[in-house]
Amino acid sequence: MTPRRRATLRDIAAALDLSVNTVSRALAGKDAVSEETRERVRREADRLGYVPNTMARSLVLQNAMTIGLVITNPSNPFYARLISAIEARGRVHGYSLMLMVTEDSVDNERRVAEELMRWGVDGVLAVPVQHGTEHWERLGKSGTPVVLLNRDLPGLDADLVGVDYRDSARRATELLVAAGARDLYLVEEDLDISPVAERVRGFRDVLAEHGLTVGDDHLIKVPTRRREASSQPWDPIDSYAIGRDLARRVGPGSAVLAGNDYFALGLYRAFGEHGLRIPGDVAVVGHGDHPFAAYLAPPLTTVRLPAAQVGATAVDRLLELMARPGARAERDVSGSPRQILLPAEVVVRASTPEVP
Amino acid sequence: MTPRRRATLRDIAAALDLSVNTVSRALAGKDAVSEETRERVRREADRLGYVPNTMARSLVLQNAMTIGLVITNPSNPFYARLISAIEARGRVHGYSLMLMVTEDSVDNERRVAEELMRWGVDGVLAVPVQHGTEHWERLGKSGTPVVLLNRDLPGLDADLVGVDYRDSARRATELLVAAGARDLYLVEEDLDISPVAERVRGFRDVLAEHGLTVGDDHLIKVPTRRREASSQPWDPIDSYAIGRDLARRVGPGSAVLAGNDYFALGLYRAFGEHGLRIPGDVAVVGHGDHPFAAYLAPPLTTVRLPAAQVGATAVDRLLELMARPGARAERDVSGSPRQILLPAEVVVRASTPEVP
DNA sequence: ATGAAAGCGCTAACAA
DNA sequence: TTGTTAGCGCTTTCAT
Repeated sequence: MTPRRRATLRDIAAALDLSVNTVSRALAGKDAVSEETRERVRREADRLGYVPNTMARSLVLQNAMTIGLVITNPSNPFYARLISAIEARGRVHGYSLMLMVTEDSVDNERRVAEELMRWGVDGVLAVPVQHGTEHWERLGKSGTPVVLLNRDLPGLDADLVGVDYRDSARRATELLVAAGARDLYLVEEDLDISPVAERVRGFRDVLAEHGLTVGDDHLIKVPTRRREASSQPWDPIDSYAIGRDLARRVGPGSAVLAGNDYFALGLYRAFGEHGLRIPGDVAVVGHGDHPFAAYLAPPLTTVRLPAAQVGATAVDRLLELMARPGARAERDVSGSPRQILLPAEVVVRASTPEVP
Repeated sequence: MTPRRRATLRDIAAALDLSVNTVSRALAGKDAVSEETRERVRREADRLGYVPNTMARSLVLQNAMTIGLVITNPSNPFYARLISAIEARGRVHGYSLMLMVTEDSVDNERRVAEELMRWGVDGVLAVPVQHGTEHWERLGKSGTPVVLLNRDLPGLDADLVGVDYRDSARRATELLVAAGARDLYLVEEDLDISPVAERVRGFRDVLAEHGLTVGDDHLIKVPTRRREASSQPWDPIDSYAIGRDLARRVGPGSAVLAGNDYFALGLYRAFGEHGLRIPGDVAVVGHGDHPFAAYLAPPLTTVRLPAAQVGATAVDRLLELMARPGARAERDVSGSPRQILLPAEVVVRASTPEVP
């Protein structure tokens, strides 16, 4: 009942009339201890409910056994899955997770980077807010490896583990073109962040290959609305307005590639209200393969993101950097940091016409 | 470039020919330091890029400035929002978050509880897996307050901050009855977890009041499928099969209350395929108000959960317990732990008939 | 096989 | 105002 003080090595040592040192070694499984002593120590530790103090241990060992995870918004389903994957992989290697949420604010990001330095985490995995690299640079210089997640941060010399969005957009666009689309649109949020920029490239690549190049009015930016903290990452309403405009422009042969499934959903509604048929009048492809995608009417063709693999790979890469500080030097001939982009898969459902 | 050792108080002291202690006080803003010295210390700290070592500080202060957050699955959108809210509120008070994911496994939960003890976190917020209370009891006994999130854990003497699901189910059911429903169904996942049990109670309360009591065949349990880690929490497919069965049983006057919006979505499809009209042939109410809910056809009537408030309240309650270990004693007359259940709001949309 | 001593980086008495 | 000493709980030399 009385929340008494945690038992320490000293308590065990005192009870057994041993030195703290011996107890430490006994519990740590080192050899220089007689089996008999070890047993006694174990039993006493048990009796006292001894739990090792990780902080004390970390202090002397100079390793925190902790990974800092910096996420812009856990309500983004892709990031939620990333969190799970990273936590799981981290734990396998004995690492705990210090989670920081930035809500896409650079100020927050600076604060959390500082906080992670104070904790002396062994490494950092971060979905970076765009703009502002100095805080990550400080971390890197202080010997804490940083691996970027999902988004690249131009100007920062750090590795990246993410999704090959250029390829995913390319494949989605190819699917659309193969299915007969000739008038293609891309609906995205912030054109500045790297995944979006990559998708734009992939989209354009394919159009160019087919001589379908489109004007900038076909690259539609969904206005970023400022939302309360802990809110949903996107809301279909953001793209709904876009969809209403688009509805007047499209017709058979039109297709739109949306940066995420929520956007696609907003388009669905706008198109539906305008009497347009999907995919007859306009084809739609999403991004993310959220659980609802397969259940829309019609079921949404979308891009499935390899969240689990990205998370696991990022942890592995981080552990590599932590183990061999020199590893950062093994960069490509270009001298740029290492980028590991995992392939995404297009899941063909009924919002795109069948490919002849 | 060379990841040199972090600067410490000692480095500053040496450079300035002061004692470590003085430097500490200068930086901590204590009074017993001349303004001039303080300035010099500040400057040198800056020059050296000094960052305080939180672990060392925590070790002597005997507080970790850390809250342990134990979540079953971050991909559950409600939990994702909880994470954001908790992180934000925690940071306001200077606390960092150690995040642990259990994937609803008791084994994992035991491991993470142990891990949190080792870290000596100041308090724990946990969505408990059902069954198994000893690890939480150990934490509590060792002086670390535990506050349960969302789910109650019978048999454990701990506070709970969650949602008043009994009330939300009651209000949703009342809406249905007022709209003319006479044949009501409840579709839920695991009837053992407390939120579900509460919803069952609320559902039954209202039916009883209206003399509409239904048999157990109206309480439908969606089979829990085992899924890979970092997967989605639910999948509409789980309820789709249920929906196909239900489709044969329902007709005008029928209504189903689903434990979450994904279930509702699965029902939508099954009903649609069977030629049933929502809400004409069967009304549907969901739970969670996920971003897609408003965009379904028809837009889904559902229950909006107060995630941000639950998170903030939980942190506040935890801080209270941390500050005054005696606070746990202030329980209701019943002698049971304190339960703070926040009200949820029914968002009426078009999947329920208009109330006359 | 065990113990003594030192130290990780910091703060908190207590002296000077 | 500043310095000295001690100690948080642990691990790691180095003796014994």
